[in-house]
Amino acid sequence: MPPRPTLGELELLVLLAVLRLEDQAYGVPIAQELLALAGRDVALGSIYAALDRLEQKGLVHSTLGDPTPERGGRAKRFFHITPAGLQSVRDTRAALTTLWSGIPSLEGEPG
Amino acid sequence: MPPRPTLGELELLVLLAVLRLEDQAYGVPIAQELLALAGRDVALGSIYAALDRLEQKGLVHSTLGDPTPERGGRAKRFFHITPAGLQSVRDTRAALTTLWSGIPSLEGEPG
DNA sequence: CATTTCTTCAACTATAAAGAAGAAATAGAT
DNA sequence: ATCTATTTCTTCTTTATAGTTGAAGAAATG
Repeated sequence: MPPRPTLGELELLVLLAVLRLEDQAYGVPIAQELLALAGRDVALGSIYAALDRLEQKGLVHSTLGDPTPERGGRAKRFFHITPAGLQSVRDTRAALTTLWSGIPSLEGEPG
Repeated sequence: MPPRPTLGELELLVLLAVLRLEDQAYGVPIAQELLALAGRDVALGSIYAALDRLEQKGLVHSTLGDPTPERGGRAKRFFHITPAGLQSVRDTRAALTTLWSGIPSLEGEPG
């Protein structure tokens, strides 16, 4: 069976973190971003699994960086979003925004 | 394994449709709402499965209505959101809104 | 060779999807 | 009246994807 055409819940979060981090998007900072901005504590294994799925779908692309001169500074796998990935985020955001617009019980909230 | 603490992708859509439909939230209209507003064509079986999960998590509550005097008018199962469900939608929306705010590549788009 | 940082692997459960089957009502025929 | 077909809505069955964690693996420095 083919992958699903829509973004999974975690896939969307990870894609947004990759977008935010620009040229510093790899495993650890992505996890930190989700924890800091969305309060979401996700194991690194889950992040990498989502990234692998996204790459197979052509929504992100990864390149291997150079090792950095610090203890444990092994090469990082950097991710960046593809045009299809950006479109996917836009479509998802548009659908959600439409769906949660004009709902009285959602108005006037903090955040 | 316990259910996941966060809303799945379809679960969020269904929860929003239930909110929108107010006192007319049952299987068929929910599917129509997702198709009309989000362009998302989901089989009824999938909708009911999501509703069952949401009810087990205490995010919606269902009541059996009266049969209506029309052909095929058997009793409907109406759903409405619980306080916990509303909070769940708010939290999810807040997290996503935070995450996709201030991203240059997402600005200036239609929708 | 111990330690640090980062990535991959393995096992398992939840979520999602679609189609088929089931239940409950009315309409129309006999 | 009751039998049968049709309509509407719900539940069941099956299969695959998505999400989760902990542990192991790889690559660097001290």
